[in-house]
Amino acid sequence: MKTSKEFLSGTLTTMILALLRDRGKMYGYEICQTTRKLTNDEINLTEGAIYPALHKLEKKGMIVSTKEKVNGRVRKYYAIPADKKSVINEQIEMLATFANHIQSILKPAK
Amino acid sequence: MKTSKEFLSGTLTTMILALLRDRGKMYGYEICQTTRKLTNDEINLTEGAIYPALHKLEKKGMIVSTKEKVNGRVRKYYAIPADKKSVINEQIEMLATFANHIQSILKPAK
DNA sequence: TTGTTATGCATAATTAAATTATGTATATTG
DNA sequence: CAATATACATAATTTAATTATGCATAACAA
Repeated sequence: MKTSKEFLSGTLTTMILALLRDRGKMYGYEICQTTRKLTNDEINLTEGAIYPALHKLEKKGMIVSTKEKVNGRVRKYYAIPADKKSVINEQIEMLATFANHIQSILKPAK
Repeated sequence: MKTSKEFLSGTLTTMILALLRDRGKMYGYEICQTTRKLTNDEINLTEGAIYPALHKLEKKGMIVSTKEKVNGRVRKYYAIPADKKSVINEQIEMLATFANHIQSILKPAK
């Protein structure tokens, strides 16, 4: 049985960036939980997907991290640096367009 | 620079099935061209992607092929067998839902 | 007539990206 | 005191796409 997980590939990093854009700063675990809530548990980001994705984005300079100790546990917050905002907005716009294209292909032909 | 190609992964086979559902039968090259037209050249399926995907779908029994000679060239038409239609409809519906989720995540938070 | 573009299929090698399976560690709840 | 939730991380495997070819015919242009 196909799960929505299988459609995730490629869109993951852009969705992370979209969440960070809207919410300012977030940590990995929070991104997973938020995505789950926003999609009624249909998109379930796993740790094996989210953390490597975050590390890769940071290496590319698209996000920056700061560590904070909250309730005895360390959280690693990520945020979008000012100089990347416009590039990231373009990228998000592209994924939105892509999602539109998917929708139009999936709709029964007129 | 990110291209829409990078968002394709995972959605490819379902989009192929959606096109076949609407148009009855299609051949590989035609699927590429049609997708290009439907998306204003933004989604450009390559042969390296489409043919392995079609072969895999056929091996799984999701589509069946018939060869026809048209204008001196052989075309391999693919179609959805009757007993797979409902499964495929479900799968298409799931991708549509997924695309909706993407859209809602990409939209700036309320 | 001959080179280029379009049509049409196919596959091998490489790269990219996710899944699955772990591992560590602390806090909370039963 | 055990189980669950929080929070990060990575290694091994699998999956799937990209890139690069290859073959072959038709149509068109120079």
